[in-house]
Amino acid sequence: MPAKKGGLGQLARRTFREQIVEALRTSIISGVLPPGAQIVESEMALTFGVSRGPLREALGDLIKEGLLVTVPYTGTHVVDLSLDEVNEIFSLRTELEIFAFRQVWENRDEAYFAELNARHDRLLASIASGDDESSIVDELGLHSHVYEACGHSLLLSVWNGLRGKLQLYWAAHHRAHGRRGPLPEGHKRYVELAQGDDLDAMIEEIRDHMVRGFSKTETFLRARENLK
Amino acid sequence: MPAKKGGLGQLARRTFREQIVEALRTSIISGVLPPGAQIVESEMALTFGVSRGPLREALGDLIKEGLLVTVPYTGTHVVDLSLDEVNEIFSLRTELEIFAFRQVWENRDEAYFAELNARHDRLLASIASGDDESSIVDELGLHSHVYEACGHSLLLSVWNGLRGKLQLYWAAHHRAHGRRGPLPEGHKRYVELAQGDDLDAMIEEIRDHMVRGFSKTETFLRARENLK
DNA sequence: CAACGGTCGATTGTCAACAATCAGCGATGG
DNA sequence: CCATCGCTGATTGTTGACAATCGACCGTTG
Repeated sequence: MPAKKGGLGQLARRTFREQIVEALRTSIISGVLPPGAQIVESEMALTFGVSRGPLREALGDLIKEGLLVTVPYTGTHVVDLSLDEVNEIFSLRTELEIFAFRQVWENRDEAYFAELNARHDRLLASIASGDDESSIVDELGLHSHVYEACGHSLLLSVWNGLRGKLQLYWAAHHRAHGRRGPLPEGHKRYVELAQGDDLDAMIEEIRDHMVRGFSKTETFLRARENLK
Repeated sequence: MPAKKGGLGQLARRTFREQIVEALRTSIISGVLPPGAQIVESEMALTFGVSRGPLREALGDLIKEGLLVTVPYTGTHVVDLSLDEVNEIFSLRTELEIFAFRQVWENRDEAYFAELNARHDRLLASIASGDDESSIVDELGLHSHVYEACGHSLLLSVWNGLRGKLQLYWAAHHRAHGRRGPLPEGHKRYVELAQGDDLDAMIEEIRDHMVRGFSKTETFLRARENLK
């Protein structure tokens, strides 16, 4: 009678599919599966110790999420984002984040400020520790805050869709060129303004922030293309 | 334009999954499967004459698309949108459509104007014919134009994600209260401004258009809730 | 020697059977 | 009376085998 239910501890009783999605997403973002790598269902099923059914569904999720692409009867590969696609992500993201701030602006409270600063501190700690990968995660986590706080669940889900691709691109990017995580002062003004009273200044900062982020990315990529 | 009929014979060589997705989406939107209806995999597989495997994957697509919801080991149902969710769709859509017009504004050409008017004419024809369902499709098709024309593929894919839910909601809505499709003059100003030179006026019209659309929807829904 | 056509291996698409899980209901015992 | 346990039917989760399709290789042929 080991029927231990509802334990407060972790019950890893999720469905295989979810576990596979999570594991695969981690593998893709961490670079174990680099952009362009082919995913063979039978092999992958073997490595995870499951059948092709659940694995296939997990792949389907990641395809919908935009981390994988597939051609019928031919093969499935990790996406290889082009500069144009990253540009689209940044430009759309700019609009979404401005919209999110507009939604939340009048409803900011103590809890909001506290969480914002907590996430910023976490980002600074990751940067200080030199862990490039968690710096990326924490940077995205900081930006996620406004989406979570604005109470617009649809907006949040769209952002989460972009977030994965962005993380993938940055991670692959940082691996390609030496470690170059976010700068410690990169979000100073962003966080300050997010707690201030000037919404227009905040909006301006978002646009600047995105333009800076994209041009930094662009510079790196152009350099790489010139090299090869 | 959507390549409807290829020059050569239509090769219906698509995979079952795609055909099922399309058929199911049609059934959901047309109301054959009303909001809240349960989808049983085994029954549905029998209906389509396929195995549960492909059907399951099709359901997965529609779940990702937001037309179905599922709870593990329990059941899958057609989504039943709340007023809040529709409000979110309208508010997000407003921002996206404004962004799309900003992107396309300086690149509009003769082909753009021609297609815009063609879609408007199609909408007017559907309304005149009294076919409520194709009026909805054509109204959404008119709005789709700017997303397709602006050259932002990511924005287009986000819009397509919203489009399905919107169509579902409107169709269910129009069935619940007598036929009340879009009005013939509803897009007159929209189409005129989209061909003019005043971007600010266009943006203002989009905001107005969405507010009108949502408040009309809201009025209907409140009325229904008061009745029951 | 270049274009054609068929064969072959690899990979995904599809199937039917089996196992795990859940919601509801009734028996049971306090 | 009612809270709990275990049973039962329904539904989804998972599996391994089989079929369809694609791309590349290679021999043939003009």
